[in-house]
Amino acid sequence: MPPKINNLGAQGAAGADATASAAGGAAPRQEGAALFLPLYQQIKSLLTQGLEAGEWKPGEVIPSEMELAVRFKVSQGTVRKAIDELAKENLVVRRQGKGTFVASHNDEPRAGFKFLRLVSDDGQPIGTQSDILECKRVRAPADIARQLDLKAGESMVQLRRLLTINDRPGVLDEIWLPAAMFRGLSADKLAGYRGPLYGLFEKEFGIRMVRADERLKAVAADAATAGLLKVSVGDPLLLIERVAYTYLDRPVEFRRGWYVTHAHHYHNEVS
Amino acid sequence: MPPKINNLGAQGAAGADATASAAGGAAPRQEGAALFLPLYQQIKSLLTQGLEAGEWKPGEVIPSEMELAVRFKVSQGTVRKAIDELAKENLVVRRQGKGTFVASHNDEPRAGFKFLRLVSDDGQPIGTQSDILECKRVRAPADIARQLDLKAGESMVQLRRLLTINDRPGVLDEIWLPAAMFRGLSADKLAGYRGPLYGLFEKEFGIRMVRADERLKAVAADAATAGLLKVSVGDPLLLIERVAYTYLDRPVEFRRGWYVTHAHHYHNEVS
DNA sequence: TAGTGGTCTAGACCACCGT
DNA sequence: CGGTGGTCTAGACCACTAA
Repeated sequence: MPPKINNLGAQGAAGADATASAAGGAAPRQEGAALFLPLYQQIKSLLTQGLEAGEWKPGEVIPSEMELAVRFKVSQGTVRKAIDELAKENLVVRRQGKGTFVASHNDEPRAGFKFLRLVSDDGQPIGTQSDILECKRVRAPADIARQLDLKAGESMVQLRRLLTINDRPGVLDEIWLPAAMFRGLSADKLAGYRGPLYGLFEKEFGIRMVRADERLKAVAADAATAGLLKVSVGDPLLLIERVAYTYLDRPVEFRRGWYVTHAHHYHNEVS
Repeated sequence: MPPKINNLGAQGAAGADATASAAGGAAPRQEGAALFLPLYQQIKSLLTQGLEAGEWKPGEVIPSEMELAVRFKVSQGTVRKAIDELAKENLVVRRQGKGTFVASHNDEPRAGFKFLRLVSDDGQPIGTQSDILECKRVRAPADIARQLDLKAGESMVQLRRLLTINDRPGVLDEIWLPAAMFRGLSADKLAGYRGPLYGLFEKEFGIRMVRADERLKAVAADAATAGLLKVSVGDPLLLIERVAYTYLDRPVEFRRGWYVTHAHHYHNEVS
């Protein structure tokens, strides 16, 4: 009898033997190195790979907990714990009585701009409008390439965009994307598109932004920026640099934005 | 036979009958209004009340999952789920083999300043030093009173503090606290205290900060602030207003801080 | 060795959703 | 009505910690 291996195979489907420990108590941890992962973490990882591979697309249902339990040969509770974590990370949305759906930047009727933490000082909702100023191919600057795991000089698409908030200039964004992943991205495609860019990236390029790291500073407006944002040169602006990640923690976008914070602020909850 | 009530009593101890549904499947939801809460949410709420009442103090162990299960007359799994949530909210810290402990701003050896999201641009750790400039009694301004659920004019303690980061002025803070909750807070007590203020609040006043809301803006330095922070008048500063909460979402501190972001930035992860 | 949290299972009933 | 996620239980074994 071959030794029982706890770790699941890369495929959850038939074919390969994906049997997992099973039988009563918890799975025994593997002897040697730190090859061990709890079963539910392995399931979570397999599901994430499925999302990344496009097995289920944003807005679609994934199989029910029971189906997945059968496929992966574990109990429903274990699948449940895996999905719980995916739901907490906003990769997936649960809807009682209907199923579990792949999260999307498009589905929620209003919403959109889920990564935009800008709030009106008086608490009123903000109305946004996005205008693309420029869309061109460039070679990756060294610092940006490094943060996106690219080689300096690789081909990228650079956008410049003005966000208008409640009919006044609010944010000037410079956005870098790897050209290889965004073939066909052009000013035409961007023009006349409504809603958040991340919704377009999802629909047109199959790339879903899942998470982002942001670095905030206060800076003085230079002449060019001041002109576009209709503020005075030297006025304080909130500078936000963002690296956005898809599934599997792959960085795919660098963004540098200048925010006017006269009547708005960046909101954050810390704990 | 009296109707079985699902909701737990306010006391988990003996005396009052704290029996919960039990018996096989899930608890039946209550008829009438929206009086229903899942059992584990009720347990979570009872535990939070215990924390707030000081039944277990920061750094101490809380009873084991089995003990709590017996006390509340539910299964260990239900207690577990309640504690899971408390752990995710950093109210409590689990340590395998030892027990579950009340989170504290003091315990972790180094750490401290857990709410300070300031990071050096080059990624190096920052060394901080806190100097109290002023400590006086004031009447609550209307806007601050409103955010702390106080009446305007109530007695408060106001601190002014300079945070030095890597031997250069980094942050100027103005802090307001309800005098009623911080009796005896004086410049003397603050002088010579090392470590984060929230550690002192915890130790001296039994008030643990659990969560905070922050609002960020970019502003220009005025003369007084510029002088203390050793920057030029008009230089851009990151302004952060914070409302900090204890257990049960009770707001207890208002803070307004001006941050120098020449060599540092505010870091945030958004998802 | 005993006690604690960590993982896993199996099976139950519930509330919600669509047909 | 059947299917889906949501809650709850009971009991098992595991890994870690301290006496």
